Amino acid sequence: MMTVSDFEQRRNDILEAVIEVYVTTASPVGSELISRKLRENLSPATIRNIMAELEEAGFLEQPHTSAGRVPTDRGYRYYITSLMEAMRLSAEESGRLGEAIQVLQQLEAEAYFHRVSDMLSKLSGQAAFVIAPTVKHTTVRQIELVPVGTHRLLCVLVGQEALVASHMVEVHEPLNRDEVGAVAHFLNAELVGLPTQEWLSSLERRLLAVNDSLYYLVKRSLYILQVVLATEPEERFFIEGLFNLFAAPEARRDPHKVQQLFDYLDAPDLLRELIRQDLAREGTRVRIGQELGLSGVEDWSYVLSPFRHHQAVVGGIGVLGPKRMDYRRTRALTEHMAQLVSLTMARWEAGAEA
Amino acid sequence: MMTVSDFEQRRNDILEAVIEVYVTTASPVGSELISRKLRENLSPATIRNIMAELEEAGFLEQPHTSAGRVPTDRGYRYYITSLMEAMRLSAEESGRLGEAIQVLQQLEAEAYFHRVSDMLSKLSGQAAFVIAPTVKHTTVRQIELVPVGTHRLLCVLVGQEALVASHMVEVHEPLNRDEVGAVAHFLNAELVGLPTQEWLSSLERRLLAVNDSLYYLVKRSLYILQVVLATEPEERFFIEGLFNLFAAPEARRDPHKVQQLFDYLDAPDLLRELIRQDLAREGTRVRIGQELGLSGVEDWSYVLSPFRHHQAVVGGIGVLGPKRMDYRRTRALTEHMAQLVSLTMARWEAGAEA
DNA sequence: CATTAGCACTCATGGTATATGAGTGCTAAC
DNA sequence: GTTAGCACTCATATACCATGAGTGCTAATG
Repeated sequence: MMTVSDFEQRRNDILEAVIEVYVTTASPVGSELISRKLRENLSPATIRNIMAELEEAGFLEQPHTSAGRVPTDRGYRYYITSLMEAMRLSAEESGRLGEAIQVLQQLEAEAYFHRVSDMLSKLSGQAAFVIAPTVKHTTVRQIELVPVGTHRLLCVLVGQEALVASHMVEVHEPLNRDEVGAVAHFLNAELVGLPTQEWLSSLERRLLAVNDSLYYLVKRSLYILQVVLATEPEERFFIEGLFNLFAAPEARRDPHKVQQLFDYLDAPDLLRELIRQDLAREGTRVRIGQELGLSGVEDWSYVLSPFRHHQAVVGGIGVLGPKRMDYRRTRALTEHMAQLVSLTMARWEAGAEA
Repeated sequence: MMTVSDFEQRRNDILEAVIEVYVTTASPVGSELISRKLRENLSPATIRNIMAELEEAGFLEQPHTSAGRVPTDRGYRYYITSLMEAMRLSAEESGRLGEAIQVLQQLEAEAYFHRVSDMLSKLSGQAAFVIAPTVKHTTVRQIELVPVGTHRLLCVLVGQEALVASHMVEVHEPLNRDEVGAVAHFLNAELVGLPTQEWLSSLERRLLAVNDSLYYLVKRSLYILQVVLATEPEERFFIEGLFNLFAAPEARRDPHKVQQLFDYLDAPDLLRELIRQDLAREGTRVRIGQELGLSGVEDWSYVLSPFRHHQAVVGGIGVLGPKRMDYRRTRALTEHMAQLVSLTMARWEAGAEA
């Protein structure tokens, strides 16, 4: 006699087994394989009955009558939210990752995030991305102006953590060395410690006090900052290991699918916007196939973990790959990396030594 | 009666026609197609005779007996060096490119080169790369040190043109603000205008004069520069549009070939080293298939044009794609872009306004 | 004597028919 | 409730053949 929960339990075990096998073989899974894989000594016939139920319930489907079963998006969803238990990385692996990050965090932010996404891409064997904050989200420590030729200035903003932005500004009227020095001094005195969002309004307010003796300085400063802030993006998007996406068997069968994904990645307001929104929610987020809400990329998924600084979410790191991916390992990796990045943020603030 | 040169001429015309057709169709070219394409009213039979000669001579080959002909590496080589006449971009197109560059050259160097290779990649429909100089190859205009936390310094080097390098340096003993200022002042006074290659030896020489009152400064400066110069690469390698390489029919047939190419691109000392060497020679250089000298990438080619500053070659820009590529257009594009980049170098130096 | 029409020949490609077998659902026995 | 047995389905593989694009050779042509 079986209890209801035994019943449930077995359905779950079988769904889990199907998914895990499918993820590695990439071809529909039959009842016999599962029968052998599960140690419960159930005959293929029994498995078939349960698989039929799972299909009824919308967790599995058959490509055609005489084929094995393949998980549906709903199947993956249920697996991920209810079945899949967290995976811990081996002490050995997590040690290696920690050391690698240790080395990387000596770089400045851009190089760091670049290498971090490269690292996650290699670990997961998929494409990996990072959404990172820019100086716009911090208060700036220092502003440097370096004249380059007669009509150009390099403006370097050094923010909190290891964030740096450098932008060229073309000025219509040439500046001599003293003027540049004066502008730089003014900018630092006036703006350091102030959130970048308030910079322009603060300077504009000063500009209204027309008889300010610094009118000229303010005006030039304002122009420079307008250019710099317009050029600097809201956040940086790094993505590495894109060509891993061609390696999946499903991509080989139809390379056009990869192309479509690439098209979405190029546009900043579709996939990236979705990722940005998912960041707002707490915790790791998995988007599977249709859940991306974009037509043409139903065969892809991503796993995304936010990283934090002072509790607040400041960015995210994730893996992008075929829907048929090893979510267990991918989530473990992504979360672990996100945690390491969070640690880096703290370390950067402390300015500590290794 | 035909003269010998008529004879030669016709062979050349046919080789050229075969290559041009093959490049667009990607399938072996038969005699009838050529007969119709050439306006000389030669029958397919005659064409066949000449094609047989061309095969004899090693310029063409047949995949199998009953197929048309395909150019060999030698065929391409002869076509490129002796047959192919230079192509001029249309005034309209070259105008567009000029305007686009105009906009880009307002960026600082890294962003500029990045966008330039992106541009060439889109124009050519292939992958495009840039080898760009770094601050190591210029004299530095200014050196900035910004303390970040207690144990870290951001060191920004602003070189000639729009070259910028910023690197984090971890210092074991904390520096207070005054010390940082002193070091920065010392560095600027001592090193600006001096080629970076001489920096370390110059400082080391000073260090030997032990009773120098600035001993402490020199020592700290030396350490900082050692880290910065070790971190800064000799040159930057940008490559964009890699996924275009999957689009070629030959790549679809065997995606493994693309993988092999990627492997070579990852290693800095094989393909990139070859490109670096090719830069040393004057003028545009084309490497076809086996000429790359690397096994596994016989189906790929690149076209590379150096760009100059004050006559000297300071970098290069190129296109990487399947051996079966439109060399005529690719070379025209690459050379044109190289010229535009050379102009940018001059413009940057002048520091001029748009 | 270069050119070309004619023709037999080759061989990759594509289509059709058939065989195979993995996997299924159902039924009846355990 | 489980499962052995079995008929059934259908994608895939294999064999076979027809097609036709393209060839090289030969002999006729101007």
